[in-house]
Order: sequence, then C-alpha cells, then structure tokens
Amino acid sequence: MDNRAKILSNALKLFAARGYDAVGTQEIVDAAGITKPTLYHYFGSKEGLLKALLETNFEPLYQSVREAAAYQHDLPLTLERVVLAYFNFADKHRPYYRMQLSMWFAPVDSVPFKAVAELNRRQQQLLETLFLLAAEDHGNMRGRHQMYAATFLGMINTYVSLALNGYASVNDDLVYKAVHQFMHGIFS
Amino acid sequence: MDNRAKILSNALKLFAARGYDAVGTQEIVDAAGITKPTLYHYFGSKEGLLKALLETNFEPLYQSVREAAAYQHDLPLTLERVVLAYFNFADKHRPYYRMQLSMWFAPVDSVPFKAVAELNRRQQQLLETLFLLAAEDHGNMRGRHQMYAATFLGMINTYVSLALNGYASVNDDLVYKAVHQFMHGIFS
DNA sequence: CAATTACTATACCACTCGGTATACTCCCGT
DNA sequence: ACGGGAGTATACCGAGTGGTATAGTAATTG
Repeated sequence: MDNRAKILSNALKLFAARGYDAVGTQEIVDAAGITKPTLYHYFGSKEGLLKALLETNFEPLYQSVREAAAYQHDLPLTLERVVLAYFNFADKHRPYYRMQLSMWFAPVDSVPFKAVAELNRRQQQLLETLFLLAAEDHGNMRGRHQMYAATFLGMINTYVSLALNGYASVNDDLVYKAVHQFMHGIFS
Repeated sequence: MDNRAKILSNALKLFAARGYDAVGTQEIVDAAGITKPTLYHYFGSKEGLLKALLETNFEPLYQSVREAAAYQHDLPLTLERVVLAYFNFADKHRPYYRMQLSMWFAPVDSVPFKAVAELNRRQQQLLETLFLLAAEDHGNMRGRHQMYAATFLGMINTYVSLALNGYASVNDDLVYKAVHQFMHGIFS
C-alpha cells in the first residue's frame, strides 16, 4: 500500500470513529506513519482529503445502487435489490458508510455536510426516478415520488444504522423485512 | 435575558448550524457579548455547556412524548399522537432538534454522540414499551417491539429532517401520512 | 549523463484551541 | 458598616491547529 492509500485508509477510520472536525491532520499522518507535506502533496488540504475519500468510496455504491434500481415493472423486487445493494455495500465498507451516515445528518453549514450534499442529491434522484416509473404502474402512488424516495432512503439508513451498531444482522431476511414493512406496513 | 441564557441560546444556534467541534468557545462568548470566564463559571467546560443544552431542552420533549405514548388500546391513535408530539416539538425548537438530530448520527466515539446516547436510550425505551403493550392486542406484532421502536423513531427523524430542510411542511396531514405509511405501507 | 519530476522529511509559521489565575465590582445578609 | 459570595473582565497559558518554505532523495526521461 502506497502512502496515498495509507492516508486515505487511516483518515477514513479516524473520521468514521470521531468525526471530521475532531481529528487533526497531525493525528492522521501519525497513524499513517508519514508526515504532513506528504498529505498536502496528495490532497492539497484537509477538506481535499475528505472529498477524495468521498469520491473514491461513493462511486462504487452509486453504481451498485444504479444497477439495482433499474425498474422492470416489479416494484417489490426492485426495492429489495436496492436495499440489498445498500446493505451489502455498508457491510463491506463499514467505516466508510459510518462516515457517510454521520455526514448525512451533519449540521447544514458544516464542512462535512456540504461535502456530501451533492452525493445525497444523486442518491435521491436515482430513487425518485424509480418511484416515478413505478407510479405509472401503480396509479395510487402518483405525485408522491419525492416523498417515497426520501422516506425509503431514510428507512434504509435507519436499518443500516441498526446493523452497524450491532442491533441487527445484515442478511436476506432483514432485507425482506425492511421492504415488506415499507410496502405493506407493520400489521401484515 | 441573563448571561447564562445568552450563552445557552447562542451556543445552541452555533452548534446547530456548524456542529460542536467546529465551534470554539471564543466564538460563543463573542456572539453572546461576554467573555470566557463567564462561560466557565456557569458550565465548567465546553462539554458541560453541551450537556446543559441537552438537559434543558430534552426534558420537555421527553415529557411530551411520554404523555403521547400512553397506550389505550388504539395503536394508530397513539402513534399519531407520538408523531405529533415530535413534530410540534421539532417545529417549536428547530435549532435544538437540528442539533439533537445531528448528534444522533454522530460518530460513536465523538463527544456529541456520547452526550446524547443516554437520551436516545430513553426515547427508544419509551417506544419499546408502547409496542410491547400493543403487541398484546396485535399478536402478529409480537417479538418485534425493539425493531418497531427503532424504525418508528427512524421514520420520525426522517420526516422531521425533511420538514426542517423545507421539503415538507409540518401539519396534521403529514402526521397522518407518516403513521399511515408506517402501519399500512405505501400501497394503500 | 544531465535534467526533470514525484515524492517526502525537517523545521517552522501564525493562529486558534480549551481553559485559568487574578482582580475587580456588585449585591445580599448581618 | 462589613464580610462573603456571585459574577465578570483582563490577560494569559501550553498545546495543538491547518498549512508551508526549504531541501533533500529517488526514479524517470531526454
């Protein structure tokens, strides 16, 4: 692993555990076993490091969800695949998803929130498109695609948060339960 | 407004907007028009200020939800009252709820997360009790009260987050929609 | 071979951080 | 009138912040 990768890896762990503002560049370079000029050579600034971290890790998630969200006139199936895509990714990249999750709800004027804002928009967009297409098949869903996208994503993140903190295990059963609850509620 | 209140008020606004770690004590006392020893006289430390902020504002929310969550064998009604309690509170104390929300998803080893952990537990407990009681009336819900409590709270915070950012307006219709979706899913 | 380029360490910068020692003023109870 | 405590400001502390000027090394390219 070269120095650039070492920096990314250690910064990710530290940011995920204690937050962007609470972790100094000195601590990052110490953990990576290098010095500050190396960090600033590759990333220009602390904020640049954060953005590189997001870009590197988000794209695989996005592509994975994108493929899963291809609508083929079977909404339950598609939603299950989307949830599965999120769950699998979060499980395979726990520190990263922890960080992204904390940044999602970060204060609006904070550096971390501004850095993920665009990524959130893209996820929302993806799901909106899905629900918009689905509404053509399910008339009673019409006009609510934005709300569905937002609450669906919120539900996914709630479940992922539970899983990351050990209150649930990420498996096919959880995926089914999540989608089923989203579509049919808690009674059935 | 005395100096103690000035500090609390200004610190709340700043923490809600940019986060605990990103805001220094100097900035807080400048905004409040006082000096540091005054802050340290009342709160002992920056962390003490944060805890005072939480204690002051959380208790009213907790009591409000507690009353709303009194189960009387009508789950939809009770859930609507709980959601309404959260919505009303979040609407009346926007900066505070913004802050609490960001702290809820903050990194696990961060100061803010540790400070709200206990409050989160108390909310979760309240809802678990509710769903446990409800499961006596609705057998098919049995054994899932923890999951229901967690996802219900997650759903509430998703909606509140939407409302706080202007993507939805907090009114009775939204309350009804939120509970209805939670109980019956998106199809009906 | 020489020159350039990528990369990295030493040592440092100005500034901000959370927190405090000291002293002062003001008010309250005696 | 006086002691004592609450509250507040001035001025300061050591440590750490994000960031950089300089110089060096090692590999690549002409």
